Amino acid sequence: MEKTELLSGTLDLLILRVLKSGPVHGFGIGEKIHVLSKEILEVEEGSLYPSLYRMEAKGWIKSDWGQSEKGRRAKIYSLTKNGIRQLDDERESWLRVAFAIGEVLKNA
Amino acid sequence: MEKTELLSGTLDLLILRVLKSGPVHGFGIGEKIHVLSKEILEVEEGSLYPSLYRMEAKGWIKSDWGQSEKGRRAKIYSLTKNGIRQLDDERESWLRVAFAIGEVLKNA
DNA sequence: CTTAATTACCTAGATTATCTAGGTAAAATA
DNA sequence: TATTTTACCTAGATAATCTAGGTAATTAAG
Repeated sequence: MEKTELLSGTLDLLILRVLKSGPVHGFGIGEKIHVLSKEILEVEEGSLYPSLYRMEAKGWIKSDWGQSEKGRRAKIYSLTKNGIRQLDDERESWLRVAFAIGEVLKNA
Repeated sequence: MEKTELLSGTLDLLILRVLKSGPVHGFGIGEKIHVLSKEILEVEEGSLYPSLYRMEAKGWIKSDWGQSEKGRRAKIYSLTKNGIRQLDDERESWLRVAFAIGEVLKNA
C-alpha cells in the first residue's frame, strides 16, 4: 500500500473544485478529495481547516452551520462568485504548469 | 505576457531531469528548465542554489569546478547513481499525483 | 576607455503552505 | 459502559521557495 500524498500549492484548487459540485462541510471535503483522487490524495485536517479559513477570508468561499449527510453538526462551505473565478484561474494555472513540467520530463 | 511560475515540490525533479541529459552548471540548469518548459517555468537563483546543495548533500548529484559553454568559470553538476534512482522515484510520484489531481478536476 | 550588461555563484532572512500532534464534543457502535 | 467515528479546531514545527541583496569576471556598448 503506497503512501498517500499531496502536492504543495494545489490544495486550494482541489477544495474549490469539490465545492463547485455543491456545498460540502469541511470534513466531507477531505473525504471527497480522497475518493475522487482514487485514494491517491490525502488531505490532513491540519492543512484542510487552515486552508478553508484563508479562502473564506479572501471571499472565495463562505460557510454556514448546518448538518452533514450523516446528520451531524457541521460547517457547510460553498463557493462564492469570486471563488468560481479563482477556481478557473487556478485550474488554468495548474494546466499550464503541469504541461510545462511534462515538457521538461519528456523522454526522461 | 503571463507570469512564469513554479510548482512547489517539483524543483528537485526538474533539476534531476535536466542533469539526466548530461552535466550542466547551476546557472545553466535554470536556463534549461526555462527553455524546455516553453518559457513557462522560471527558477529563481535563490531557490536553485539551495536546492543543488541539498541534493548534493543527499548524494543525488555531485559537482566539479569547470567551465560553462560560454567559457566562464562554473560549477558543473552531474547525476549520481542514487540521483538516477531518486529521479525515477520522483517522476513516478509526480505522475501519480498529477493523475490524481486530474481526476479531481475532471468535469470542473 | 569607461560604463553597463551579462554570466555565474552565493546567502541571510522572510514568507508561506503543509504537517504533526495534540485537543474538544457529540453521536453511534460494541 | 467504553470505544470508535464524525467533525471541528489550533499552536508550533518543518521545509521549500522567494526576496533582495551581495561578489567577481567577462563582454558589449557608448
